[in-house]
Amino acid sequence: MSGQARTRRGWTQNPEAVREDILSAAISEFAAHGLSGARVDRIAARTETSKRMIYYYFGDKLGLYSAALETAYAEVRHGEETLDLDRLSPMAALERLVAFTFDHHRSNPDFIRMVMIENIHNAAHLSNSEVIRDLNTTAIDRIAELCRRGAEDGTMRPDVDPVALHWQISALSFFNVSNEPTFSALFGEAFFSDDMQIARRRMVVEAVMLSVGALRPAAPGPS
Amino acid sequence: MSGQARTRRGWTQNPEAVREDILSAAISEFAAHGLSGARVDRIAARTETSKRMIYYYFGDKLGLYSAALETAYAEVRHGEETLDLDRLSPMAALERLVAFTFDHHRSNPDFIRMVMIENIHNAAHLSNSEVIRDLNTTAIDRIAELCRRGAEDGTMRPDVDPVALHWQISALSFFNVSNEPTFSALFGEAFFSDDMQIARRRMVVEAVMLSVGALRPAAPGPS
DNA sequence: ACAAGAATGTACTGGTCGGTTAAATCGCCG
DNA sequence: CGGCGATTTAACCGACCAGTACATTCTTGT
Repeated sequence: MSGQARTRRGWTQNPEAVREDILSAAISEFAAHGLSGARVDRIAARTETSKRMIYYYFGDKLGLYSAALETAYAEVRHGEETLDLDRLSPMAALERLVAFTFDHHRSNPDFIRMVMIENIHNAAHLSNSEVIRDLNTTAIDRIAELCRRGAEDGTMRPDVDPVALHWQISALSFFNVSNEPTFSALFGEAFFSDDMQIARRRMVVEAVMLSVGALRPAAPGPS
Repeated sequence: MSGQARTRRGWTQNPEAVREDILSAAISEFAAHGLSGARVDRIAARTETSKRMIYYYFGDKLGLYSAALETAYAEVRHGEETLDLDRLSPMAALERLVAFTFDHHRSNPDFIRMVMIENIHNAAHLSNSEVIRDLNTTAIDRIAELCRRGAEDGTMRPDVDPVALHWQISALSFFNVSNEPTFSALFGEAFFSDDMQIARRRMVVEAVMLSVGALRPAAPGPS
């Protein structure tokens, strides 16, 4: 009867796997073509299953898009969890965080593109997902703790805003991937070679470190 | 014969004006909905004229899109020409350039969105336009000159790469607009209030100034 | 083993939307 | 003023594509 492995199930009819299969195909397709540019038939074609299943599990195109967006966020944010910064000194931790973020963004272009697309749509779908909001809150908490420690031991300015810091790190890391096509069309592809990326990562790390530093050269502004 | 005003022509049948009318409507529509999300009928509706005219002047949707992209670039880059930096000291000029770019991006959201969309499409249409390439080359020239002067009088590091500097300025100014929707959905809209924008502009200016500065605190990196 | 429901395949449809056809109108030149 | 090319209008078409109807197969509880 139950003879063989009932560990889960071995062969046909595995809903979870089907869902994941669809989501992964959906992320590729949406990332490549945008919300309205994406074709449900094309997503189905990339799948082991059929178009019918997409509607069965996700209702409609928008439902699929929302689920794909959530999945993309979850994957990327979970990838950040490996990093543990508490063991490092504040500045070393910051350096590590920035370099990691820079690389992590670069190795997840589909996520970047999903976020770009969501921005085109004014974050209408993101707003409905408290899952995603939670994911990001913890990201901020991590930085806030880092700032606290840095202020405490005097290596960072005490007035650094964690959200602003996160913003700055994101901006530089995100733009590097999001605007590569236009930028390299205008200024040459060499700018995105591996060597150049290493140089730019150093530049980005340095820029962030300098802007939180307690010790600075004279203030630049007038007045 | 030529009796009245032949200044141009006063009433019906003014091809240039029609073209411009269409382009302006197209930029709004494409910026709002993306290339495939944009509806030609909707563009026509925003126009004084009809859909047929769009095809008459621009051939097809893609031709219209390309023209709209070029126009958006031209408008924004021409807006930058007012700025003359040669009269200022290098660092003052840089400060002015960064602050201006930050504001200018913010006041041209449609342009930003067009570029986002073009990036989604891997800059496929931008690549065909040497008009746009020219516009951007002069932008780089301006910065290169600035770097040269800065290196000469010792206020800037001599090894600053003009393209990299342009990249950094663009990244911070661009992201501020492009990712406002998702960022404010995740971290609160207050982050984009006018007050906060002023604070962030200061932060951006400062970050850029620091990273080109000849005088620095101890280098952050290891090794 | 069998009913009941969950999961899946096939074939189709109705609306949407980029693009077109054919004819009218305008302005200019002789 | 008459004809010719540039411009404009209105109605239309055909492909594409999100979503569905319906039949079928698998899984599980009893």
